[in-house]
Amino acid sequence: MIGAADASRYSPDATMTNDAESSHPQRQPQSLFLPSRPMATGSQIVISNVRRGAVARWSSSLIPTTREAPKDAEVPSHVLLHRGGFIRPVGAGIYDYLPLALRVINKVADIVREEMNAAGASELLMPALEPFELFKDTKRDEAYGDNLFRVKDRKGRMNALAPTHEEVITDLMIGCVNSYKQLPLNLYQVQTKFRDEARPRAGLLRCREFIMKDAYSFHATLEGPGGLNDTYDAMYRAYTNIFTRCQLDFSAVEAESGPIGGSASHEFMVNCASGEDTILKCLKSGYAANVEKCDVGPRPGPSKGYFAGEATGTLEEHHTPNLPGIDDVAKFMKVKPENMLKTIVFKVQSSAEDLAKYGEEWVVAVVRGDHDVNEGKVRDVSGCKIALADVKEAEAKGFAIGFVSPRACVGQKGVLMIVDRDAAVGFDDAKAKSMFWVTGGDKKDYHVKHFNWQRDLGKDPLDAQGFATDKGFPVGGLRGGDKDMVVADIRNAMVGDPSPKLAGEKLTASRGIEVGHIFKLGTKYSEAMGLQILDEKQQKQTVIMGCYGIGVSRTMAACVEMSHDENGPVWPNAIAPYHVILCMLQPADAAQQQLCKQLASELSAAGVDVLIDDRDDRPGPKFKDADLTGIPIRVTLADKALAAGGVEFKLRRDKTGKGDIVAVADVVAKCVATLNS
RNA sequence: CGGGGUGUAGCGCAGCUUGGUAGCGCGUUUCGUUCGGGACGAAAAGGUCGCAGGUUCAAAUCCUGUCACCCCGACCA
Repeated sequence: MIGAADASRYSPDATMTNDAESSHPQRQPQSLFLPSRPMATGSQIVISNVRRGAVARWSSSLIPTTREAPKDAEVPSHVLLHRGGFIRPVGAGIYDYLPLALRVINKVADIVREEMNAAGASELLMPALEPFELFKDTKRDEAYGDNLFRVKDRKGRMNALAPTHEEVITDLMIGCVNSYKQLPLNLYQVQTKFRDEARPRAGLLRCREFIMKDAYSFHATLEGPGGLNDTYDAMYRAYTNIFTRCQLDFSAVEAESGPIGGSASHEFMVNCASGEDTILKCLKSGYAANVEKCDVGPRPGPSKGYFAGEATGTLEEHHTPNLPGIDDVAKFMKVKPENMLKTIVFKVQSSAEDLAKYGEEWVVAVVRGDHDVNEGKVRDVSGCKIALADVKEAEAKGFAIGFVSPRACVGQKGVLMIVDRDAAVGFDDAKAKSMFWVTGGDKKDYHVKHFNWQRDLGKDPLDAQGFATDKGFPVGGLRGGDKDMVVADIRNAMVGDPSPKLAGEKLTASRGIEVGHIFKLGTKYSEAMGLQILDEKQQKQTVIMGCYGIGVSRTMAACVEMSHDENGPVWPNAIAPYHVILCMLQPADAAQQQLCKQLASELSAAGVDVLIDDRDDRPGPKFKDADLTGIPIRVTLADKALAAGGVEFKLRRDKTGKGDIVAVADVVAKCVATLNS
């Protein structure tokens, strides 16, 4: 997608103007062949609005390709970006962006800017360094914890290296905006962010310092023109445009809003098998969500009712030492994980007030061994803020962490047990026979076999009436409720579950890398920090906010994960560092130099970015290096073909070693046509 | 934060068990021969062996401490 219509901020005269170069003995003398510096004609400044491509020479750039990558580089994007001379490590999770990488990043950022501007947002730039007090109001110093970089200045004051800018921009707005007439506003920046990740890994995919576009919107209303929903939808469209224009294969999925708070959120994920996040999709309805958020469609309950089923044998205790995981225990006990019950203990995070009123409270979640508990769903069903219980605390309460069974909850005060629908059964409908469970033995290093809900729980499980099959079930045994046990959907969705959007459809799974995330923040920050405006009735009103992020440097890495082969990245045209690499096999040959200049000039005039490989090296290494740059088109100038008036034209994505011989007169048109197709 | 591992030339590694002049491959420089998918020959430059203590006549090697980096997990806009 290039061409004259594609206005660009690259200054066309940024290359080939190094006067000192001609005196450098190692370099080819060269002339300026881009007469494009804005020139004064009379009193008028003429500025071209046609995009000219950049032209650069390998010999005067820094593109340090290597045959081998550092041994700690494991994922493809890390290995290939290093080998291709895009990045170099500086420290753990900190990288230099070398010229090629910066060109990719700038191309992504330019697309981001164009689409953000088109969607009505304005760019600004906030500092990376913030006084620590700003984080105190919103308590995010605690929420971020050790992930927040702290910097002490010479006066002993604490500062933060910003992981994100909600506080700074909200503070800014407090000083600038006080009327509904000034809203809505949507402000963004492209800036370096800092997070002291516990474990930086995978090269650019999880760094401690990275480049991000973050946008924040401010509204007087939720609905209607200028409301948050309006801007949120505009951002959704802008993001779709951005990643489409970057020519990435991506999915927009529903997501949990996470610790940043807020009510609705979508993630934009680059699809690739090596991604860290799992996405569940209903292919027919188009519904997609991340595992944490994904809903499960309606399912029939067990045919004989919850918990119903005959015991299959006497309760046997087995000694199971040194088996850390469910799978290990299952193997040892000779059962499948789906025949095991996993019992997870959460502690209710009570306010001091609630603690005085209700005492310590716990929520125990029971799911099948092959399922994962979804903390968000447990939170919603219990109606309480919860966190995974501290092992020592839980053990003091009588839970043998690692070996807990549902029986441990019976008769305990302030404990709500939530049993997942798939765990609350005693009869296997598929096999048409009663089933048994393996559960913890409620003491260290013991598990039991043949657990039966009705026989072995120590109480009638059918007390768990009024099954909480939906979110928002009133609090059970906690806070004065009359149930201490409920059945509900509390596990992560998984492959094969019914689609929540379309009856009869099943969910499929795929992997992705998160590159964008949009949130409806609501009033979390404006309320905490006191951002208010006067509305048309002269009433004070708390401003409604949204925020919208794109990992720019991560997008570059994700693109390589999505599109590469063993020889290097394969960039899409839209964000390739250059579009064409002109590979001179006899760089000392005067005729070849002349032709190279001519082609570069013509390509540049057509808006094509050109890298000239003018190094005096053998063909083999030059071709390997060309592949490592991932530049979409390689045009090779070599004596034999040239004698017949031809050059070689080869696409990076084509596997074959050799390209086609094209007449010199046609090659520029062919490049442009290929790039625009 | 828990478990595991690694620090020796720009990169990849050997040497350490059993202390005795610091090596190999790639890359780099020079010369020559090559020249369409990471060439060949000859010569050369380049390391206070992560750092600090200790043991010893002598430490890359043994001991103690420390720092850095990586992997798995926990965590995670």
